[in-house]
Amino acid sequence: MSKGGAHIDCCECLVASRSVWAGIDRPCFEMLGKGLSRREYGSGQVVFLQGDPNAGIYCVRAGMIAIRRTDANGNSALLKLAYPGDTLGYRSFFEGNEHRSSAEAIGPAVVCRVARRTLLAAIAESPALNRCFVSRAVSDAENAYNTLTRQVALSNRGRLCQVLVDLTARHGYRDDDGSDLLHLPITRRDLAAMIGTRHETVSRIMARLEKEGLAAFSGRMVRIPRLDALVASMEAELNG
Amino acid sequence: MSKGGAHIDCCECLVASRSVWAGIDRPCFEMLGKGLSRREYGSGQVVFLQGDPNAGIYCVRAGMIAIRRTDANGNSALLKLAYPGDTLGYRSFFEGNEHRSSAEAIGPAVVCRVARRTLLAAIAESPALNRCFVSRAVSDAENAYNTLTRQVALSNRGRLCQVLVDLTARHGYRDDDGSDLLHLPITRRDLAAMIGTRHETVSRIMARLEKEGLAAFSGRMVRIPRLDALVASMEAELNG
DNA sequence: CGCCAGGTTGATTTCGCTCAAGCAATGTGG
DNA sequence: CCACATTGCTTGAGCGAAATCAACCTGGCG
Repeated sequence: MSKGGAHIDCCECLVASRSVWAGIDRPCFEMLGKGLSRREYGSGQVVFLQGDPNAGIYCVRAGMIAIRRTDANGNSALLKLAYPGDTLGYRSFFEGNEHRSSAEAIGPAVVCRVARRTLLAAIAESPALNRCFVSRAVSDAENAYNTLTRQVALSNRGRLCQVLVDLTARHGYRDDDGSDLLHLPITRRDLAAMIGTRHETVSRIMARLEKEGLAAFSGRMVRIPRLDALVASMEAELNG
Repeated sequence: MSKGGAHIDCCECLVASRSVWAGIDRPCFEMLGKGLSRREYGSGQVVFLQGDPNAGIYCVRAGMIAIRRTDANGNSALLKLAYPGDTLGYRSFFEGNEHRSSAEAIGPAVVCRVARRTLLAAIAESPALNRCFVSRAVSDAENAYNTLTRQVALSNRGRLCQVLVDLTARHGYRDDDGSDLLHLPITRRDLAAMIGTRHETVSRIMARLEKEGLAAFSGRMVRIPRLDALVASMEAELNG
């Protein structure tokens, strides 16, 4: 748990190249480095909580972070999973209010934080940085609308298929026989929270998919014999 | 249907003050004015179609614009309603790809368009403009996530209540007896498309709300005796 | 006048939520 | 090392919500 001391250099951070910071210049990086602190998180540890005041923005360096939103009652939805290079907390930073969602490490993770003041100063000086945030915010909004659309258009079954396909894109690997293998990075409860249903329903849908031969589940391991078949079955839902 | 000729001045446009353009300086406005065209639309006319290449961004001057997304099959979801001052098409502008949704006038409307080249030039010169787009994109993403959360947490009934409350905030007015009156700006089919259900279900939910005394429907007119009761009934859903 | 889009209503079935029980793996305190 | 709690997962029964299919009404409009 090493609080960032004198010098952490974003230039040398591999993930920076695919983060919101990609494309900004060296002096700007120097500046950011001064307000930077880095922390390691254990599984389940909280990076920030919904309702906390914004203390800057966070950049995932390693591991996985779950972004959750909890409503008045305590029902929580898993809005998205953040991976190395992703930036967190920038929305409440720009809107100047408290965090609207919580961030929690799934497994060990490393996250850097750029202090609020530092970032404000850096933005004032670097138009490029501003442009970075525009595209970041735009693609985030795009993402949210995509999720929203499929939430509206698909049944629970279809949504689970979609999530499986997405997870395969990131976590899957090819088996010798040509099927895709996937180690689920999250519990079934969280899968349920992603598609807005109960974990029991997820279980049942999995059983159904298995019966249909579209996927086989064994603990956290998933075998998808033909990914295209899974996609097709999902799209079939749209066409009646 | 007057194509914008020599000079349309954004400075004199009342809606500009509450649009994404608020806070930019005069020279920048001048610049934008050169690439500006204005058009009037009749009810149902299309501003741009999903799949069209991006030709710039649009600013609603008068009327209402529906933003729809249509999936492979033709099922369309109504993502949001845009009002004067709202900016459209900026996402595909910044991501450099085709429009991901369609914009269609609901009733007569006037929309200005800033040509792609002009905007690119203006952005290069004005950091302030960049900042405007950051906050625009951020609040748009925020909005999408809010909608998403309530889509997950609420039943169809709850979602319809929420939409009614939202519409009342914008279109409602107080009756002498203290109840809120609302003229629905959209068809029941579109209401259904907003909450992700069928128009029959909307009809039935309305009947139910009427029976419960929470709202009275007569054609497009809605009378809500006690708005707080409607809100309460919606929130009750979250708590069990 | 007939057509059509928008709306309502009914009958039937499918889906998914709720409550509940049970199982396996893991951890924990005595 | 065992008894016990906890967590993650599965499965069943019952029920309510909503999708689907379909009939029918209404007002506007050619």
